[in-house]
Amino acid sequence: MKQKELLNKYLLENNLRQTPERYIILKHIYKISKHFEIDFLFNRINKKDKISKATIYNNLEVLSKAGLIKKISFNNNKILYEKSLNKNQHDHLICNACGEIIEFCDPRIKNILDGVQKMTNFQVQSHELNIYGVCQNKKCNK
Amino acid sequence: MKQKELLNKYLLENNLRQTPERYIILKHIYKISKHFEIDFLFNRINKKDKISKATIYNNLEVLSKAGLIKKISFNNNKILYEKSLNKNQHDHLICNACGEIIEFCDPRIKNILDGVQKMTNFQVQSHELNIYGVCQNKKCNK
DNA sequence: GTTCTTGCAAAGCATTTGCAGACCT
DNA sequence: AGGTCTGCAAATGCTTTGCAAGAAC
Repeated sequence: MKQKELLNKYLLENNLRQTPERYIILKHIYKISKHFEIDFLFNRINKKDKISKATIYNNLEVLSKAGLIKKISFNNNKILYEKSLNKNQHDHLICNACGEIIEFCDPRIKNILDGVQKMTNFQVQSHELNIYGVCQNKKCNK
Repeated sequence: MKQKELLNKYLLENNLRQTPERYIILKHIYKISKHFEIDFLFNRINKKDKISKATIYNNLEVLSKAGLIKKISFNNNKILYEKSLNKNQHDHLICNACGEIIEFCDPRIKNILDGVQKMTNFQVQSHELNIYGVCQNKKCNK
């Protein structure tokens, strides 16, 4: 369980405490295969364990800083999270018809990021590329 | 004033009314050179004219559908708008230190969009690419 | 023992909604 | 005249905050 070790390391280095809640939240997140909303995570956790929303909000912040999860924001005001460990760099296609979110990889995005850094002296740390359109689902192509 | 004609056209085609508020809002937006928050627009408008926030919210939606403005959403939960007429296709660099938002163009993004469409049968309609990092400002590079 | 964390309830903030009156067409 | 739009205030929904009790160190 590499993510647990990483959380441990981050907590130690930052003088944060190893509370059971933090590990429970991390465990649940790493069981979810896709992007998730906070409410979805909250409900999942509270089927078995009991953790308040305030604590979940607090710790999503911690996990985010630790590099264990990533926040994704979309034009429709939805905010999602996803685990970020052992994930390939990827971006998202969002279907305007059905709302489906599809991951995709394109190595050329790397070239653009490198180009930006060279041309503008802007030190790139992260990025998000969201592509909106209509997916290949039949329902969406009427 | 091309934007006014376009709004006119859109309103007629969609059986929406040509209220003074709609033209006032549009006029103010097209005086703003950068991205803006709703509150900024609200305050600007209400120095001279009087338009309620509800009406502004309603009509940002209308203008957005008419293709006259574009909504941009960032990881920090901020939502900005910008006028979209006569603007080159561009994306955004966001400085994590000072919050500055810089526009940039890279023609290669087009290749990625085309590639997505060919590879996945996803019909691309729009996109947003946000690059986060540290800008070249001295204050941000201590 | 000290400090951080949790959890509850309350507060905050941006956006949406309901509705009466006003205004386009 | 008839339906739409505006503006106010209230409602909503998501997130943050304050604080007392509990837990980690």
